[in-house]
Amino acid sequence: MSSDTKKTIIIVCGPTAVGKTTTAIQLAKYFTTEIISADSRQCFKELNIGVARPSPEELKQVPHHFISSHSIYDEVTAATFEQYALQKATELFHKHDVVIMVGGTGLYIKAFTEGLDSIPEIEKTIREKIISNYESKGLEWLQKEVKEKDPLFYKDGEMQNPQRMMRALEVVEATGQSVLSYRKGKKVKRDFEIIKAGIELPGENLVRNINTRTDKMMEAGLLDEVKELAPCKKLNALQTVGYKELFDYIDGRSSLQEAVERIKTSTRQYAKRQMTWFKKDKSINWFHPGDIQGLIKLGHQSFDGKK
RNA sequence: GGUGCGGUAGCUCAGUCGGUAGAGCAAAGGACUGAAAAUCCUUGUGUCGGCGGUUCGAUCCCGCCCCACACCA
Repeated sequence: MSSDTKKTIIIVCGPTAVGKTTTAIQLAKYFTTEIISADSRQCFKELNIGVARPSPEELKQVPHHFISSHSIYDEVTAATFEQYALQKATELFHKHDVVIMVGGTGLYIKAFTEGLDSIPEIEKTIREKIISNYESKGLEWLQKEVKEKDPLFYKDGEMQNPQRMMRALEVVEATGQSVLSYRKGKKVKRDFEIIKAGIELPGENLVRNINTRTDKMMEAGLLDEVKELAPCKKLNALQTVGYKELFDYIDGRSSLQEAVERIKTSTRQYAKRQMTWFKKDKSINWFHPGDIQGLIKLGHQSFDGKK
């Protein structure tokens, strides 16, 4: 550690619609610092209402990073985020002792705090070929392919999960080695202090927030936003709650009312998946959304203690 | 009022040629290192509308009743 003041990042995480945004802004204002978002969808400038981005007023109060910073046509992955956030954090630590990170994308937070094992970059054409083969030949083809080319993965891997299998395939095809051989799982030690604060809410309250937020998004014109994006609906960035359901409506696969209901349940299911991810992380300290004092105290504990 | 079609898991429905029942969705739990708001795994006892009858045995057959829908009056 080169500096005599230990730098600290406070990570505010938790399920969607708990109130992370507001909480993080209050924290950032208290520490007069800036925010790095850890959200895999708010980084896309073309996505707006449906991703519950902080409002323009909120963005004015505290500088945000990884918000509207990329395009849906860019390839953004956990590795992109790791690199981006690490660089941004280093930069911000020149000006601030504390930096805030907020977001609900568990994998991105993990990539930032622990690092990803380095795996060679794979040519886009390889992946494209695999995807198109999978789309025309189906799961059985994929399973057969993986069994032949990556027996290691076949043995322990998830042989019902097309995304993981396609990843395995592209890695063996490009490098001749199993993905598993690259996944060392070793955690990188960052040269700054990391504090994690989870925000949680009783189930019923979260559901209520999700429902009212969805209704507000519809009132704010989500449908028009989605209509404009319809030509891009195949992009990964648009495999997103609030968008895919409305594409179904636009394409005549459901009524508007059904689509809105679907958005609400998809959001609930997403929140649940987030909670399973975060609950497993024992280094997270849990707070209720209004408990700014608790968060400030937590921030000071580590921050002052390391001076 | 008459006729027809239904009433089975929270919802939509399948099924049992009579031996007390199963899918999808939802829900719950879980996994997850380059698509992660994605992807995947596990979990299905419910007066089979009510009351009687036939039967060794009925959710399934018969009768009556209640409810919903459609058509005819």
